[in-house]
Amino acid sequence: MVNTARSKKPSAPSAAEAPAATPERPAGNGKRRMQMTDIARMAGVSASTVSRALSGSPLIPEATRVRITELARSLNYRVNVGAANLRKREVQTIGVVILGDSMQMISDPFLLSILGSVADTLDERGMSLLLTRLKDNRKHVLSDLVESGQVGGLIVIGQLTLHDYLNDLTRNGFPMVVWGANLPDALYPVVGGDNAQGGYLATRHLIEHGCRRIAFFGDISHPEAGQRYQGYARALQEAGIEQDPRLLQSFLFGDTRIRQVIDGWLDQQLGFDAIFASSDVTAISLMGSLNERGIAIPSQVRLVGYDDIALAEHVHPTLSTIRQPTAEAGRALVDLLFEALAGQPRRAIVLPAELIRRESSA
Amino acid sequence: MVNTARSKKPSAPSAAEAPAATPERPAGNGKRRMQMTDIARMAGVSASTVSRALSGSPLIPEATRVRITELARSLNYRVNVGAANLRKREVQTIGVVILGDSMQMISDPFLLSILGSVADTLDERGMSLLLTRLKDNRKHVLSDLVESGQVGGLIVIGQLTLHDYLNDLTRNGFPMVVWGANLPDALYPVVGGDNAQGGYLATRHLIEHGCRRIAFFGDISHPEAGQRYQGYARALQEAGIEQDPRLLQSFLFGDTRIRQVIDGWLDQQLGFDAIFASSDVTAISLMGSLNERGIAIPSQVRLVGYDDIALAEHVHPTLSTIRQPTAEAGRALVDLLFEALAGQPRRAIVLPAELIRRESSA
DNA sequence: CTGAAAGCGCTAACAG
DNA sequence: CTGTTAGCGCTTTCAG
Repeated sequence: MVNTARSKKPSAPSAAEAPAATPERPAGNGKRRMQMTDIARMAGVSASTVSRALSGSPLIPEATRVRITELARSLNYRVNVGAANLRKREVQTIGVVILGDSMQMISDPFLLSILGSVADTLDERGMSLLLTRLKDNRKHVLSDLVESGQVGGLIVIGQLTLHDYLNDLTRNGFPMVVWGANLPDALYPVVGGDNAQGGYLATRHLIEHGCRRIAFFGDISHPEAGQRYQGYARALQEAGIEQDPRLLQSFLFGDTRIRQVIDGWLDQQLGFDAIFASSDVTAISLMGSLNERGIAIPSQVRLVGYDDIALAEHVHPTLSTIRQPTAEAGRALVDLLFEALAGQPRRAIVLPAELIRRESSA
Repeated sequence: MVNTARSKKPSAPSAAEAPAATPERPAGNGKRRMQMTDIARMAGVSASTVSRALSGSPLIPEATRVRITELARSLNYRVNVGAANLRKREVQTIGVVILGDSMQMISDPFLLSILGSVADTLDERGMSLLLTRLKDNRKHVLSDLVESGQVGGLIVIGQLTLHDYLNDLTRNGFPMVVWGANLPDALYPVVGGDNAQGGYLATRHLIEHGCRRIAFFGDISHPEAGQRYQGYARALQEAGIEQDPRLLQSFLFGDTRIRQVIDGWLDQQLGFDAIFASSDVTAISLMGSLNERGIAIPSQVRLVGYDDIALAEHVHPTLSTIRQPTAEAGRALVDLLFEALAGQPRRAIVLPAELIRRESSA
């Protein structure tokens, strides 16, 4: 598709530019890409020596190593990682697969934080990141990426309905780690927040502020939200508050039916004095709907979100939420994947949930 | 680093699982990864035939092609793309580089939309996406990615201070396309929104609603914001409104000095009746600060953002903004990159800006 | 310490 | 239509 032997681009006749200095490439570059034998010839050594020098082999004396390294970088030469990998039978690339929840790629800034954190961690360890979005029914893409040798392992973000499939893959020694809920029967390495604890903290916090009728917004068929709901339920139970099934709302960010819920509140059909939303975007969306109908936060309805996205402290009122440590998340995911690749036994990491108290629940 | 010859993972002794069906991998897989010669032997043909069959060569009769294809997929075999690429001297991977503006990877959902759109487009064309975040001074990473043969070309998101460097690269035939402002002296192919038009539309819209003192929030040292500012200035000029330099504020999303500006408004030190913010996250952040001080939107201050992120229509009041067509953006970026790779002359694509009228400016 | 030689897994001439 | 052969650019024994 994309030819590696770079064709010299005919400069657009429109822009008459002074040819200026060419800092990144030696002048007179023509057809073929520089390769190791070229460096070898110019340095008067064999390709083996160049290879060893560039990879910092202790066999090569300091002086030669420096000389060759300098030469290489002055010519802007880099080892062809594809060829090197083929020979070494390894890959420097990890695949990150984002399960396409539904609409656009990622509607939630929180996922982006995780992605950024994974990207940084992989970068630190000298690995590359191949990003793939997984649509509904194309789950075979997961094994394709590994079987085709494109990546050495996979970081799967979001487990959704794939839980059983992920278990199957793991039984076959598939190199993978998952961000999501730590389900009791999971066989795959998994990293996730302490959703049950997060749900519990948020709900207890609301109860402590005198709330008795606390609505839960989240799709509990999604494992993470389900665990948050369990924490919610436990907090209610501990406080001796009976659950009202009408207070469980599965509508999420962007769902127009949120309006109907708010209308129900106004009609007194559905009384509630607090909302715990399973994501900050949903919470902010709810804030909009409540504001629109003149329902005051926190005086009439208290609100707690989840994730602590950057925007949470910039809306008004500032949004109380459960923080998930995204920087640690990336590190944990990469750590566990490397453990799996090294054949170490499966492990799960549950990251702590922290309640961030802000105005929306004060 | 990551060995391709997958080690059979010792099953964790903790979880005693029924061995269940192994859908993705044939039973008894052991040491070596399946390769083309294996398929060839099992099919009783040569590797060449397998290669041709799997790549859909017209030389191979339908029957054989089907037989080999079936066999391959029943064994869950995939062609090793690294080896194939080495032989074919091409790459199936495009690098996407996100310039790390400052703090976290991407604080802005808008960039994510672009990334998603690029990912989808590349996927449609059978290419992979290698994601890299570029920190401050490590610009050599750009050429490394290409010179090392990891990617066939680069999509650079955000140009920032790299404009001159990007021009230098382009002079040397570097395969690259940029998302950003279409600067007059740019030599690289570039895709971007019509920032001047967007700034103009937003400002004129505010003027039409009777606003005379319109503040601009954005860092005009950033080329895109700079062009939006020019559109803003033109609209003011056309309306015969004199610019007030105090109304140009470079504070962005998350900057605590935004508060000071609002305080200045309250003190009557700084009078303004509208704000045009160069991103929706900044606008939403401003909304929070204004609300906090009891300044009503839109009655006291009208507000228009930029980008039309998903949240914009879910805040209260709903946020007027300038929409940038992100789905087209991804397609345009990939198109232009492929053109550059094919040696076609440099082209720039400017995507239309559309005013979305919502409550914040009504 | 260094070079020659072999070969990673695949594809593309070139002959049949 | 198919097989044989060579070799993509690199690393690594194995001899010196």
